[in-house]
Amino acid sequence: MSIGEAARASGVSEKMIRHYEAIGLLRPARQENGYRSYAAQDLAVLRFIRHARDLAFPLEDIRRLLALWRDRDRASAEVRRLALSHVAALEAKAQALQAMATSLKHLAAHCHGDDRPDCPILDELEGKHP
Amino acid sequence: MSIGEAARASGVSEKMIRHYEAIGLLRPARQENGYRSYAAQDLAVLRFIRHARDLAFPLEDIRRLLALWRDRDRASAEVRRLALSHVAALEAKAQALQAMATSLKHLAAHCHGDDRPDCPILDELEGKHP
DNA sequence: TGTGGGGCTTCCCATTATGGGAGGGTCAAG
DNA sequence: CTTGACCCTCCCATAATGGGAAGCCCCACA
Repeated sequence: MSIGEAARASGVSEKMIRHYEAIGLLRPARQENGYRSYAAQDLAVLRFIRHARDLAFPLEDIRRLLALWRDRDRASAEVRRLALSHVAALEAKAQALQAMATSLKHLAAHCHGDDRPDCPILDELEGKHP
Repeated sequence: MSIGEAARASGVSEKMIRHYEAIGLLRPARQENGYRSYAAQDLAVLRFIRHARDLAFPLEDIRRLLALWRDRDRASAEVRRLALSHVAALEAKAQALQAMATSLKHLAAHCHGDDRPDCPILDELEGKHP
């Protein structure tokens, strides 16, 4: 299976497939002409990566997850620990973003939003009312 | 005021102050010896930038906000529009992250997290139950 | 048999915001 | 005159992704 087919079958772009190979997540065989050749197992890895990326796991985490996945004797505790630590990171970031959104929404609520120039948003950014 | 003092006074690192200058957010005067010299207005700009960055405004937005800030005749509506569009982006990202966290938490809840190797988290990433 | 085109290869560059570090100049205090 | 604290510029790195160029491979079609 060529890289183009693998891309369509896995939902991972060709660019990214090559990149994942470059950083060692994947080692597809090569044909005589130098073209990459993807077997079923390679495709499974690509799908695994895509699902993990859909959950925003960083590639370094994915590298560890792949190692655990390949190791049939791993303790599920280790996977769980990795996942929960990622959950904590996701929630921390989500809450930080939501907090900023809420702050800014409050500021915008006090802004006339008309032709007049006075604007509490700019005032706040300026630090007028610290 | 030197860049070091400006950094301490504004809470923006020297590296970033130079960077903001490089991308044209700031034009500090220079002393005879080539050192940057920050006036009160420059400091105000740095503080403005920092506050905007604390709300995760991208630098391109900050460029526009600074222009609006400098323009005493701007319509507050424009500021408000920019702010609300940023709020939307923040909330979208926050919700996306939170959704991922929730999904992953559910998966982790079904994982024993002990010495046994079977793990619903890896099963899901693998796409065992699509 | 030649050519067109689609797919593949590698390599370089850009993105966003931030920082590390090298190599070297400036200046005041000791 | 040296030392040390600043400052300067320039290069590199991060994380993940994509754009694009230059060139090879191969098949189909005229």
